[in-house]
Order: sequence, then C-alpha cells, then structure tokens
Amino acid sequence: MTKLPLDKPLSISYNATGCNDQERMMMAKTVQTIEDIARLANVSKSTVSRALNDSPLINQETRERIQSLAREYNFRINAPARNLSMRQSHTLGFVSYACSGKNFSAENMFGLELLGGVSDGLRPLGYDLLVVPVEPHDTTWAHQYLNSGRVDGFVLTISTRKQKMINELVNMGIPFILWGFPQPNSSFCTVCGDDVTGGRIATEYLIRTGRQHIGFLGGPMDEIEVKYRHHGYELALQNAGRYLDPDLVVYGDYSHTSGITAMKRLLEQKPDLDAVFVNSDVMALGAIQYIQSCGKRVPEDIAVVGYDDLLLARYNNLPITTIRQNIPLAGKLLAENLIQYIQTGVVTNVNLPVELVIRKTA
Amino acid sequence: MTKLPLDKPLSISYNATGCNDQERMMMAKTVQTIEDIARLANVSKSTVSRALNDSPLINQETRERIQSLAREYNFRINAPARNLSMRQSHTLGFVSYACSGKNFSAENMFGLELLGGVSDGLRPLGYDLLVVPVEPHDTTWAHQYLNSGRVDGFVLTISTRKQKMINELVNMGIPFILWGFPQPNSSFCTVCGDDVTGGRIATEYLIRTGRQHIGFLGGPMDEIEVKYRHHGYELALQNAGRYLDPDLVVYGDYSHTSGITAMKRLLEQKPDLDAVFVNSDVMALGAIQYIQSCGKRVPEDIAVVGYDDLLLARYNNLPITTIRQNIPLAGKLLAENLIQYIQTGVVTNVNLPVELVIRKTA
DNA sequence: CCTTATACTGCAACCGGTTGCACGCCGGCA
DNA sequence: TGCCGGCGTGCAACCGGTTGCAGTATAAGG
Repeated sequence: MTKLPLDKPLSISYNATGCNDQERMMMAKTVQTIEDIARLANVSKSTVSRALNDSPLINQETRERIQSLAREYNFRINAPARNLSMRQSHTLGFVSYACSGKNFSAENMFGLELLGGVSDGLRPLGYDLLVVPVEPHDTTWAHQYLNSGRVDGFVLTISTRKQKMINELVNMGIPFILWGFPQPNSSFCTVCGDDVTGGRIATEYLIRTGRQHIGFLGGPMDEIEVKYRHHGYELALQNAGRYLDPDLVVYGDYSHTSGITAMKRLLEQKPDLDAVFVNSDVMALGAIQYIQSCGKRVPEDIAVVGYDDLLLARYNNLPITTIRQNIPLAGKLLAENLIQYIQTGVVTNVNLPVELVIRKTA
Repeated sequence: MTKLPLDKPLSISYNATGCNDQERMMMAKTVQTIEDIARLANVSKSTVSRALNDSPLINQETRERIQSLAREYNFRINAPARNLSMRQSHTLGFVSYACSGKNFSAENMFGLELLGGVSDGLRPLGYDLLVVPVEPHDTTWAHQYLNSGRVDGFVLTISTRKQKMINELVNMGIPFILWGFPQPNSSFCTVCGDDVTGGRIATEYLIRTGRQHIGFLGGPMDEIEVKYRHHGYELALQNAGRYLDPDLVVYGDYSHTSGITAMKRLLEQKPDLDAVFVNSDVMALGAIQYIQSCGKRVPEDIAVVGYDDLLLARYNNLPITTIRQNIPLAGKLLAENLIQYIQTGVVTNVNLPVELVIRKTA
C-alpha cells in the first residue's frame, strides 16, 4: 500500500482504498478495531488512535478523514483495551447494600433518585456507572473493585455512608465522593444540601402563614443533616421570638412507617399542633396519612412541609409543599467532582442551595 | 531461578521464594499482576492464570499453593485485561431511560426493586451490572455498548420494553432478556409472572370472603400482562357464576395518581362496589387513599388486593393484601438466564408462580 | 531397556488499544 | 549547498491477562 498524497480530495482517498460501496457495506460489520480503520485510511494505528482522541499531533485533514471514516463504519472503540492501556476504567461505582431490600425500595427513594441523577450526570462525561453491592460489614469491596480496575472511584449516598466505612475509605486512600457533609479532620469530596437554610425557610414559611405550634419531625437524630435542619428550625423560631418547645420535636428514620408513628407521637404530645416540618417527603406522606386518619385536614388543620421534592411529592394526589433538593444538579456534581478528583486530586465540598416549593399541603 | 521439586513440602516452597514475612508485607502493595504471583511462586504466569481459574491442567498442590499466595497478597485479577483477552466483559447492562425521572422514581418502584434483584442475582455469578441510560428514540445504544465491549447483554424491564425497541433488538441480534411475555414469532429470553393465575386467585379470594361487587383496576390496557390479569379476573368470576359487568373495569397507568383517579371513576360507576383488585401496589396505595377520603373503610367497606408485593406493601401503615411477585427470584433468573443465553445460546422463557399474601386490606 | 502415554508446565502469540521515541520531509536561513 | 527545526507519522513496546502448542518428566507397558 502506498501512502496517499494529502492534497487529494477526500472522496478519492476513499476510493483509493480500493473498495466500492458494496464492499464497504460488507466490511461495515467487520470494522471493529482501530487497525481496520488504519488499513482503510492508509495510516498506522497510532495515527488512528491519536486522530480519534483529537491529538494535536495529527494533521487536521488526516484527523477529519479518519474521524469520518470511523463514523461511516460505525466504529466503537474497545473499552477493555483502552481501559487496560490507560489504566483507568472510565467507570464509577455506585455503592449500595447487597441485600437489595435495603436500598432498592421506596424507603430509599431519595437515594434512588440520586442514582438516576448521577447516571444522567455521568453520560456527557463519557463515564459509565456500575452498581456496587456491598455487604454491610465488609471492608474489602473497595479494593476489590478498585484494584481489579473495574471502577475508578465510588459514589456514596445516604444509605451507605456510615461513619466507620468512610473513615476506612479515607485511610485506605480510596477515591470517592459522598452525598453529605465534609468532616473537619479528613479531606474528601462531598456534595450536600444547605440543610440549615432548608430547615429555616420551611419553618419561616409556616410562621409567616400564621401557624402557632410548629412541630419538627426529623430523620435519624444522629445524622448531621438532621441536626442542621433542626438548627434551621430553631433559628426561625428564635428569630420570630417563639419559645422552643421540646415536645414539638420528634425523630423518625426517613421511612414511611416512621412518618406515621412519629406523627402519632407528636400529636399525642401536642394535640394543638397546627403545622409540622417533616424531614423527608416519604415521611411526610406517612404523616399526612396519619393526620387524615385522625379526621383532621391538611393543610387547613395541620400544615405539612416535606423535604427533598421527590417526584412523588409533585405527583401525589395532594401535592406536597416541600424543600426542594436539586437532585439532578446534585447527581451532576457528584459525577463531575469525583472525576475531577480522580484526575487532578482536587477536593471539592459543595453545598447546594435549597428552595421552598409551595404546593397544597402548607 | 530454578524450579522447585514438587515433592518438597509447601512451607519450604514458600521460603524458597527467598523472602521473609516482612519483605512479603512490603510487597503486598505491589503485587498487582499474575506475573508478580508467578515470580513469588516460581512458576510461569500461564500456570498462575490456570491455577486461579481452577484449570484441571494444573497439579492440585501447585494450584493450592498459588491460590493461597494470591489470597495472602490480596491479589485482584485485572478486569480490563481479562475482558480484553476473553472478549467478554462479564458485565450486563440494565437499560433505563436517560432522563432519569422516568425510571428512578416511585412510579417505577417495581422496576427499581427488580434492578436490586438483578444486582443481587448477578453477584454470585461474578458478573457486574452497568446502568445503561437510553434516549427514548435512540436505536444505537445497543451496538454502542455491545461493540465497545462494555457489556455482554442487556436486561429490559417494564419501562423500557416498548414493542418497537424489542423488535429492533431481535433483528440486530442483540443478546438481551426481558421482564415480560415472549412473542409468538420471535425468540428471545423472558421471565414473567403468571398473571392469569394472579388475577384469578386475587379475585377468587375476594369472592370467597363474600364480596359481591368486585372491581378491576388495571394497568395500561394494551399491556399483555394486564390483559392476562383481567382474564384471570374474568375466569374467577365466571367460575363463580357471576355476571361480568363492564362498569367494574377501569384502567390506569401503574402510577399512584392513576390509582386515585381510576378508583374515583370506579366508585362513580359502581357506588355499591365492595372490593377491588388493583394491578399494582403503588396504584393500590392511591386507591386506598381515595376510598378513605370518601369516608369508607378498608377493608370493611371496600376490600383491596394489590399486585407485586413491593416492600412498601409490607411496611405500609395498613399492610396491603397483595399478589406477590417473587422479585428476588425474578432478578436471579433474569441474571442467570441471560448469561446462559450469552454463553450457550439457549433461549429460556420462564413463567414465575405468584402467590396471594393476605394482610390487612382484604 | 526402550517406547509411548500421561500429567504438568512453559513459551509465545494474541486481545485492541496508548504512547515514547525515532524518523522523514519540508521550508528557512546562512 | 548544507544545516537545522518543526511538523506529522510510524514503529514497537507495553498494559495484564488467556490459551494453543510444544516440551519435559514420570509412569506404564512391551
């Protein structure tokens, strides 16, 4: 094969490969490697590789010719080969507990929407998302997936971010990003919502709309984000000169059931309650259910503000007034910032603004 | 390096590598390839490869020695290298729509639980699960993921199994498995539930417990599984000598909202309704909510039987009587049978038994 | 004792990319 | 005319596994 003079038009270059349209159709199915493209373009496979990666080393005409050839023949680069060669997988792992019930259920709806958000955020970056099932007390999964070159890093969300596990990951130098708050001592990437503000604006809205006895129905008491939301709740009350009544504060575990039971407790403690700020939409659904089962009306008798703005808050029969967490953006940032960390080592800690979405329950 | 005589005890073989415990600790971090293991074991890397893959070619002692070395040094085989060499990715793709709201929301809870089931089912098989986001009208994703060697095949569930897409996959010869029913003409792998029986036993139970006017609240009218469930419903009624009242039949779209609106329609058409068989737990939740909002009691005034037995049916405040689909088993079979198809070309069509779970709503 | 079968093991090619380095060709300048 | 530098390209090694085939040692059989 002789090399083509570069000053010839592209169409002639094509024909110079010595195959007509029909033959090309036949080959379409067999063009699988950059070497095939190289043969078609009369160049070496290094040139093809560089051209497809937009390397500045390559002459522009050559690059375009090769790229259009690749397009024409529907060439897909071989991921394992590239990953092997480059020693990175271009894949992130989404950590979830192995016994799927814990994660893949309505109780973890926020985590699942976040999964969708991360998946969407990853697409434009050319990365893939792998589901990484983890045994609760196993500590080897990280090395297992990392050292085998299956993923370049991990995304941890609510259900899998126990303190102990995070510390271990940090100690082992595993690249990961966390949905949640950063820690003072150790440095790792995080994305979280502005929970203080969330708690504050929810409560302020209830105050502003004339509610007198505003309850706080929290998530797990030991979670930082819950503490922050509670802090925001107190701030709003204090600013309004209200008394902080401990009987107005109860905690659940984010589940629908706990929304019901916690609401029951709250109403027993404070029968004159006329509003409640609930730490998740799923719990809010439970709370509303309980309130209605008592013969009270939402929002007339008791106003309810949820948290997260899940889709089910929007499409519920009685659409929920709630604090929106920007889940698509959160997913995008989890994806982008983890990849940035992997590539550059830059640690980012993002705090996302939240916003009050007024619907029908308050 | 001289080869070790095989009749020497294992412990000596270890020492023969000429490194003490401390050195071995040091190396622990650098043992990344089978070549490293080969050096340690004084064998060639082919032998290590075969030993780790339990090849019968390898002497049992040698194999055990190598395997324990691998364990000791915490060796993880390099996935890209193996995938490249074997020309398979050992990874399955779970197809979901790209704009995540469509999939990763409570409306698609069954699909999400199935995702968890597939993930769990895949683990013991040594396969990974990749999230494959698909643009609704894109037809190139399959080749994109397959030809790039990122996945060996696909799992399709409810939200992504439009007829057109399936036909295209079949025509292109893409390996996939479907949650749903097989088609008479084309042959591909499927796993589905026994919807006729499901519809029948739900209805029979309502008849047996003395209900007189039993409604059918279906999923989308054009879905085969819905037709089967309706067929089962009719069978039960006919067997009991009941009249088939078309006013007792309404349809929704599996969503919570549609459960509410369809229930409303049903009660308007048949105010004396005293039971309803609903095609999904999520819709059942909506139906129950509407019934209660009318001041009627569940199950005293109106009995409700759901479908799927999602976790939320179990943990709901008023646990739902429902038709259990064995989701963990479904996931396991989707995983196993797709892999079997990929490896052997055997097409399987499984119909899973369903079962009535009696709780509080009927 | 020699032949041949058997049981292991090693060599080397291969999977399909990436990339450091060498090389050829060109124009510009002395 | 000769030398130099830069641009564009190709060669070949490498990433870390798998596997066909050849080779060796040992045992079995004649």
